[in-house]
Amino acid sequence: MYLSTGIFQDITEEQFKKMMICFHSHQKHYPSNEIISTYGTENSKIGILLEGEIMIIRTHYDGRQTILEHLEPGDIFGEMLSVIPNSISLVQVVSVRPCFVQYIDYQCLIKRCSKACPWHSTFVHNALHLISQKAVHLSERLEVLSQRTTREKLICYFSLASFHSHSNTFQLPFSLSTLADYLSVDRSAMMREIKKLKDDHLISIVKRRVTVFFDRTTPSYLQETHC
Amino acid sequence: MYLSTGIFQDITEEQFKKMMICFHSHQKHYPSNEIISTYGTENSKIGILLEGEIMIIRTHYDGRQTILEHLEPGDIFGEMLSVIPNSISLVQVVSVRPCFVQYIDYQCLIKRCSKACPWHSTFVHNALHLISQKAVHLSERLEVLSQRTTREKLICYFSLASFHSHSNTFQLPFSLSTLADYLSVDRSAMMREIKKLKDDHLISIVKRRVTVFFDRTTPSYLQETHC
DNA sequence: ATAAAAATGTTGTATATGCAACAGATTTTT
DNA sequence: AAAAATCTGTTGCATATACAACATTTTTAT
Repeated sequence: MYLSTGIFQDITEEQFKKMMICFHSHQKHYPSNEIISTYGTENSKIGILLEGEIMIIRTHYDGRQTILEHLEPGDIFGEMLSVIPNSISLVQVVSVRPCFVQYIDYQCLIKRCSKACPWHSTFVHNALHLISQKAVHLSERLEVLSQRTTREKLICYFSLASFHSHSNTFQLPFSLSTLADYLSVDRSAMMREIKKLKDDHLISIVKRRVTVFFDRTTPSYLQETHC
Repeated sequence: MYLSTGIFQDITEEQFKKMMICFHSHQKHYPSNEIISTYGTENSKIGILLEGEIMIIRTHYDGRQTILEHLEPGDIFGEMLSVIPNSISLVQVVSVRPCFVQYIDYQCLIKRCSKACPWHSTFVHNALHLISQKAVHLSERLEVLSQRTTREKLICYFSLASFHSHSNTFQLPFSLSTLADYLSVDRSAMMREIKKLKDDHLISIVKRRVTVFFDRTTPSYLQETHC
């Protein structure tokens, strides 16, 4: 099985393997729920997620956690090209399920090696694109968080999710508890607002399947509650 | 006057000029408060801010605005390497003061030209770095917005600002009204919290000069109000 | 110098939100 | 299959917050 997305876009398995040898790269396996790395502890390595699922999590001083990124195979991570400032708080790369990670040196990525493999450009381009994508995700999260009320945050989030799935129904990528974290609101308060949205017939939630009944393009969704 | 920061890092004026000719690049001037471009209206161009100040602003359906980015000379912008999703909402690039912008084609940046100028790699590397930086800023904003209360948002923002200025005193980059927008909170509510923080002797604000009286590294700043 | 616009500072009020605490459902682990 | 852990759904309550409305100061434009 070989990936053709993310960092592997337009690069064949053959080319990738050659590059990895050229980069003196190595692979590593992690079981589920393992701390793969902690940012801040020196790391000029870039990880390429080949298989599994990774979350990048910030733990606040009070124990609260925020999901910063959600990685799938083909995604890259690493402090150097990280979208995370070397701030005070604890940032950890954690495996959500068993993972295979390929490591390369940051210098190998940005510097052109003497052999000047033609795929190197594609590789850099892909990396650029991935970082851009990451930033886009961050920006979307920002759009959600910049909503004032929980109701607006929910609607904004559901709108975006619906927009991405090209449908008015979609699967939540995580539990409602985690959604509350994602929206940075209190879970119980969020549940209350979800109930109101249901009562207003704006959404329906069955298990993790969400259906929205407002137009996701026109912003007419700022309707009042029925009271 | 020539810049040596941002996209110009490790590239001499001579090299930059040659590259710009090679790229068939052109320059443009904008007066203050001009809409330089609107995202969504096709744009494969990358802008390099040579002189002036630019803000990238999202206008919400209800007229509320959010500052997405704050650009200084040496920064780059453009939808292609933008950190902004091609979402529903209106995103505009606006000049805050008179600006000179150098335009290049995105394809020129990512594709290696036939002449294979050695500075091209540096240029790409710089672009990568700048996007990373942008993402870092977004992520910091995210850290601020993920705080639950206005008080925490303010403290988080001031901590970061203090952290960056390597001092417990720093200049606000914008007005308090704009700060409220940045924090995505109501201005009057923010003013109330600022007053409380002043009463608690945690901060002092004179004009745009902010001084913080809590340690910006240890998170002991979550102190109670005096009541 | 004057007018206009923007920013600051304040207050009252209805409501949304965080917090705590709980029971039941669901999932995961043993 | 039983036990443990997590998730869901709900409620009461104190308080933080959005919203509106206003006076005053400061900045910008003319």
